[in-house]
Amino acid sequence: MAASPVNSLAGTKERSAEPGSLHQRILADIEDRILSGEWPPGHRIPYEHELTARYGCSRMTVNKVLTQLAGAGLIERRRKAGSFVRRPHSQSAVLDIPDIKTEVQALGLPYRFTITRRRKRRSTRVDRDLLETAEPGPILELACRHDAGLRTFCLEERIVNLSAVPEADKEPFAEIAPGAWLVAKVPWTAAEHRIRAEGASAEAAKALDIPTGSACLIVERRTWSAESPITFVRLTYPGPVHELVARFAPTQS
Amino acid sequence: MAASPVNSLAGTKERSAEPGSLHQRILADIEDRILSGEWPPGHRIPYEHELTARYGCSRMTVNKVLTQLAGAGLIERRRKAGSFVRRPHSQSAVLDIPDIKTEVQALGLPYRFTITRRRKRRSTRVDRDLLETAEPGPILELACRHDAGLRTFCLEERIVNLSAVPEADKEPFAEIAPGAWLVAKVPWTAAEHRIRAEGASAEAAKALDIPTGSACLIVERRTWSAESPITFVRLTYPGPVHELVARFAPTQS
DNA sequence: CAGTGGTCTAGACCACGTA
DNA sequence: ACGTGGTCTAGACCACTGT
Repeated sequence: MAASPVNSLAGTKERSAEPGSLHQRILADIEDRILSGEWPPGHRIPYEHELTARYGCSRMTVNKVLTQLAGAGLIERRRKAGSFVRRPHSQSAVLDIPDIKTEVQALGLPYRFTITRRRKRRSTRVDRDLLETAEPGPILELACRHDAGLRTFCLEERIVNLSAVPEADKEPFAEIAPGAWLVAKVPWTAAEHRIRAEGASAEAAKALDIPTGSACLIVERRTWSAESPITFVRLTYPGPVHELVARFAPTQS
Repeated sequence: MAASPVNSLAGTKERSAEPGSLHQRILADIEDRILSGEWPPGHRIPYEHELTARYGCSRMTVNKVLTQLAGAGLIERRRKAGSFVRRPHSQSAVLDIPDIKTEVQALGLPYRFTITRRRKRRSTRVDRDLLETAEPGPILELACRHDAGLRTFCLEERIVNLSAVPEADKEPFAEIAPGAWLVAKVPWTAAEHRIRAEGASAEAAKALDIPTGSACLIVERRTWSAESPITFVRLTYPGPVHELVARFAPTQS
């Protein structure tokens, strides 16, 4: 447990020797000790100046590593007290929400989409709730079917805030689906996803060619860019054929 | 577009003035320009030495900022070429998978769990597929019901790799649920989640008191610690009452 | 008050990719 | 070959915090 911090100047290559930068080696070393349980949750990591001595490098370097570990949630840093291994808190993971066209083509199936509804109107209370905005304004309402080969892959219902993206009104969405168009058009966004299971409505069941009430995966996404709401979309995937995958690894970088 | 990089030494407080460290101000400034579309995808960010001049700071400082932006996926860095604003690629978000007890209590309901099945056995082919391991070994099979007040909140089916966690065999799981016990016992883990919708099986329907075939949200989680598989668990949540929430913001730190 | 982490600097050398 | 980012150093000052 208690390591003698000083005289091990040359003992760097104990565990991970080869990989690239000094950072990464130190990071891998400390990460190993945490993951293996050698430094269990609550354990105090050596002070920066001790690590400086242990690895024979400058404080900036170990600081970079510890900062990174703290960012990844592996350790917690407290002034005057030191750095401590964190208890694995709420499981969290990175969810990948791929573009539908990409997803379909990854299955080796031909992709096609069809706009099934398109209306321009002023926003109702419901729209504003969905967009989580108070200000009324023009809205583009879209419905869309995404096909993978002969089967319908998913249904899309969307409203677009035309105050934020007026060009959407002129876009025919003939060659490019609304989702992909928005991603390409609006530079960067924040998003909130909600995922749940729901029985297929009569309308959805007909479109997806499945029995009414059979299980569907619903993904709802709200999107903002620079504080202003951009779009709300509800994707309905039929039954158990579609899976979302999320991964978590302590330090992927 | 093309900024005059030199003579704007004093012009730091153009956008974000107050917040803390120099890092954060520079980061917020650059992030603002990207998010607002002033620097659209593909745009080349000023070179580090230009930013050094623009913000009147050392290269380490701007480097730290750009490294952070690159880690967040906002920019891409190429030697000799420069740093470029990335196109918003596949939407990804951080999914929060809370502890079930916490989740129930957050609803203001009393939490209770019941172990409904417990078997120790050698792993079958199916088990090894679930754990994604080739090696046979002892397995603890558990089933568990989580209640929120008078309603069943979710069902849990789990197998635990006793080769990796032999202590699990002696744990009665009377006071603490298997999931929470493992989280507390195994220091740190990597995990893979799979999420889908499925009609309730007869067994699940009975336990959850819902009609057979009605929509359920299935969350499957595989967990590793230091390369060795720990556990596989399938959680079945009834109907649309349960939602998973994932958020994405460009730089949350 | 003392010691930790948080931040920042003004250099430096190197690797790599574009030209 | 040149210029970029990638990395690292040996200092420094400060803010916070636990004793």
